Amino acid sequence: MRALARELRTAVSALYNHVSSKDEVLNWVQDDVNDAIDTSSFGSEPWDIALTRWARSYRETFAKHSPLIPVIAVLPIAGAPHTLTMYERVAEGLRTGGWPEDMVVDTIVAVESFILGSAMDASAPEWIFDVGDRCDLAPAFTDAVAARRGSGRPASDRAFVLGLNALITGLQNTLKEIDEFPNSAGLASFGR
Amino acid sequence: MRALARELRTAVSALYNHVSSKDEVLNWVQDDVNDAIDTSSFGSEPWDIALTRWARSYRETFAKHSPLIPVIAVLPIAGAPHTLTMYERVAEGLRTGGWPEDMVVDTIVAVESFILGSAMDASAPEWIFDVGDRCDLAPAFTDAVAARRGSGRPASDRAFVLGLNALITGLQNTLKEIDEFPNSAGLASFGR
DNA sequence: ACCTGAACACCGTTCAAGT
DNA sequence: ACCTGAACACCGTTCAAGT
Repeated sequence: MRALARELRTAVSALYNHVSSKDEVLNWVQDDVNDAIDTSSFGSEPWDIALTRWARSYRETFAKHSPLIPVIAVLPIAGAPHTLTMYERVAEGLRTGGWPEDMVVDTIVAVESFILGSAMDASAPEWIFDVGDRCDLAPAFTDAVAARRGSGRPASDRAFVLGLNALITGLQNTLKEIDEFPNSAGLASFGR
Repeated sequence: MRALARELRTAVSALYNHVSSKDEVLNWVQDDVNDAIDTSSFGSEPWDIALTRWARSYRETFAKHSPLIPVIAVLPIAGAPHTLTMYERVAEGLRTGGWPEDMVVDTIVAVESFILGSAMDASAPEWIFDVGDRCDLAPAFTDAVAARRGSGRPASDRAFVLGLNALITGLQNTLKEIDEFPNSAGLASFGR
């Protein structure tokens, strides 16, 4: 709040004439950041392609604003029009793509959880998995960390692409099973 | 630090004789919390079953300690022996399960990203997706939110199970493709 | 070697006093 | 209606002074 006041050339206390708390400011910021996420593929592309594009744009946007991640993850969406519009496009895209209505939100939340977790990971230092001393405690892991080193792009990008491909493939599979055995749709979404 | 000092019945400044910063304390806490995560299925079960059990235990543990999530997500693991031991068990389980060594860490990171994202989501209020006024901006989404209401267990649990099933199914698929076409392993992990 | 209390440079928020 | 400066109740961390 002090930094914001400085930028606006006012006293900190003056802010509270326009805003009821820092949380309200963050809500506005969240809505502004969410507006930068690309949802243009929904409507023109199949749901799985569009969801992949959305996920990449979403992660990229929040990797640039990592301190916001734990905040927006628990922030109610009421009163954030751009955020609402984003979810509307995704929900409409999934519905049109054949997803049953009672699974649309769960699908969005699942993909979003992966995205936000990946965006946090992207803001971690590259050497986060360096074992240091105590290689003795984790020989197989130490080897695995060494084996993935030096392959061009950042490690977190590789993990994201691997996971996103797997997640989308798995979701395609879930949807196909629902279409083939409509009565066991509940089972597919609930697990054992 | 002040709360910790109170609990230990000392002055806050006395803590700094035993610890160099709050971050070091959090590193210890992280290691202690990670020790509660169940990795016992690795070794006795196939990698996909074990990974599923691990993921459930991991999410449950950190859903109970949500303020730690953004911290541990970027905390280096050096000097955290229990954390190292956990990763060792998972890495060893994936290697034994047939995963190529240079994909083990990426697979762990991908699943972990989903877990931590889901644990954050689990600590959000249940009404996070209530649209409030402005239903006009998101009719399809509003319907989807209504459609998933009132189905027993918490919404975040359903999204987690749906996503975890999809993710593991997708990873099984990725591994199968690698076994069938070993030379395109790079493609499978890198995406297009 | 370890403790203590005071101090420093920060926070978000409130409030009486101004215009 | 909106601003100002002082104040409140917090932070993590440092440091001179003690034992």
